[in-house]
Amino acid sequence: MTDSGEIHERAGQRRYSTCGELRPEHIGRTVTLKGWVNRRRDHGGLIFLDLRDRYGITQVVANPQHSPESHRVAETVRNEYVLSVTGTVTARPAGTENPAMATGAIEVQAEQIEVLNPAKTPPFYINEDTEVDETLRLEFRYLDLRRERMQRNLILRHRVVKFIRDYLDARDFIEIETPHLVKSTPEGARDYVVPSRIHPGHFYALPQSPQQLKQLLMVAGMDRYYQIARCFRDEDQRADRQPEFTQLDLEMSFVDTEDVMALTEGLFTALFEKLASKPILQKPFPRLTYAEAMLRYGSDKPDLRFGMEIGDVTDIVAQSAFGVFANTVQSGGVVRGIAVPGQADISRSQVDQVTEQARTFGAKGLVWIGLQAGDGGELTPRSPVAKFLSPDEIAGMAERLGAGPGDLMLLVADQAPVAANVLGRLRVSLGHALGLVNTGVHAFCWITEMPFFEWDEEHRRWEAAHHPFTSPMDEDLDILESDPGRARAKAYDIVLDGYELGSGSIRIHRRDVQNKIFELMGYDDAEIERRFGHLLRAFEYGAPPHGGIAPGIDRVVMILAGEENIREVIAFPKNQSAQDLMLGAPSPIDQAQLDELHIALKLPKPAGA
RNA sequence: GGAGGCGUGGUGUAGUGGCCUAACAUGCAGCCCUGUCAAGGCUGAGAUCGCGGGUUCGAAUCCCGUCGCUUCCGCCA
Repeated sequence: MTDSGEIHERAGQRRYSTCGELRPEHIGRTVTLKGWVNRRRDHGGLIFLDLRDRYGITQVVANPQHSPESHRVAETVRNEYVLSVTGTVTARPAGTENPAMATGAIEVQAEQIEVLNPAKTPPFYINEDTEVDETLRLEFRYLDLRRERMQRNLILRHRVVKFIRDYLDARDFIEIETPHLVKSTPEGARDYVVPSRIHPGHFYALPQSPQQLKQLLMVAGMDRYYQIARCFRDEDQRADRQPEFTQLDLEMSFVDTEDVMALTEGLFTALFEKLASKPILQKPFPRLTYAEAMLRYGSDKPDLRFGMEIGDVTDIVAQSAFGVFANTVQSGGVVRGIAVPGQADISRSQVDQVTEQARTFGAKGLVWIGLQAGDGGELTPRSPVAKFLSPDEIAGMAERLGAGPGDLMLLVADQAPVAANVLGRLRVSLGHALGLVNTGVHAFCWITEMPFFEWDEEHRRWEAAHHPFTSPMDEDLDILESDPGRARAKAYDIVLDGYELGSGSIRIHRRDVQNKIFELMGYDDAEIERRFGHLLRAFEYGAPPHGGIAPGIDRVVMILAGEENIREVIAFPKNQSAQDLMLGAPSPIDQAQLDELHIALKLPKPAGA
């Protein structure tokens, strides 16, 4: 911005310099800087002021001999005062340059300092990157956002979104806004609802995603649509989940899975090569079927930045003298395990900890076997159950899991989904605890052939695993009814560093097929018409085959920023109780407002009443 | 709904039954200081240890309850 020596000029604004742009080529110029006092160093005579804005920090010198008036003002200013400083850009005296600062070769000799606004002492440090209680940060978010870390994150977020827009624009996508006041769809997440004043007793819902609307845009012939879409879900929070969040929602006509995946992969590859500080581990992105991911990683969002893959040893121990293994296999279960490198000599208390962890993940127990190198090079097992296992069984398991001398084997015997889940979580937990995760790279992967249905134990029925508009795989059409648990969908998830970035699918575009799916899910005709009539009707008027995906923008930016919490990349996030601590939302509304909306409150009794 | 962690001057921490009349750093206020950049020096103010109850001769510390924040599980078509 300053390569030409020209000072940045903003349209419609009086000319002044930012605190990040002055360089030696500007020496001799008279400039005006506007910004916040980052620090003041008062030497009695000289006073140094570090003036800060979004662009950087510039040192201002108030010299009583040069300008007694500005020195007098500089004595009164404090941190976070807003100043307008006019002065001359000068070279710093030899030996006092600061190479750590972008503007460290120069300084501005103040000729006039105007206090545009004084400031109270802030409740936490703005000029230091120290941990501060998040409640306080959120309450004073406008001060928190002044801090360098948050400025960096929000600027990064802007660049990500800008990149995405440019990338998709260059590929014939158009951005279309869809409404925020839409119709409630009770399946899936809970809706945030908005009462209608004009229609007493009727409510809008805020969209959980623009899913149906973007499909209707395909019917409308928009061909390629995207939106940086705000989505709302009234569910409990996590470090990577907020009640309102932003998705890159996109949809394409006349495509199959490969087209959507290629577009998405191209976008993320280009985006990360432009904006990430770490390389992508594998290009093209590895693909795993859902079944394979569950088997090898015990998760549908595997972190491929480290190994420690799960191995299945069911066949090896099916006839074992160790009853837990043999009985589990007998009753249709599996025995699977992971090898933990270098942990053969794990302490008893550590084993107890890991076992307890496994229990919280749903395991009945955890078998551990430390493999110590014997004198003759053979493996000596160290385990409370070693006496029940034959040397062949132990050697076989070690080979299957890739465990060698010095390693620890952890084994779970249970039904396959439980064993996968427990080991998948142990893998992640231990991988991080033992520093096995290569945090110097980003690892993308695709999960394909997702299951079509999921059994909903609570409602005793089959639910769409992705959403009910997803197309089944052609080869599984005939088992949809006979064996719904085995049917697969034309759905794919994109996964990054162990986070699910987004899900996509090829949609159903024919009314008869969509109807069939709703019927399989247990809806009768009246209910189908009431809930989805608009979509089904649209399908009768020439709906093209179409599909898309919706990666989470917040998660992408979070990972790019190296943050572990989504709140760090959202300007005004909610806390875990879904409150905005700065605005004080949600809040009660007056009786007059309630009356106008025809709403009577039925509040829970206060505790203890 | 459930489980864990945390809660001590403005901020970040230490203190885990008596040495606490609560420490350290930073910030804040005042004074000194003309080349600092986390400036430096001196002085000072600032905490009913989240709240309530209990155990004890004695509680920041132990117990019970409660509130707040947070992480995870459930939940998130």
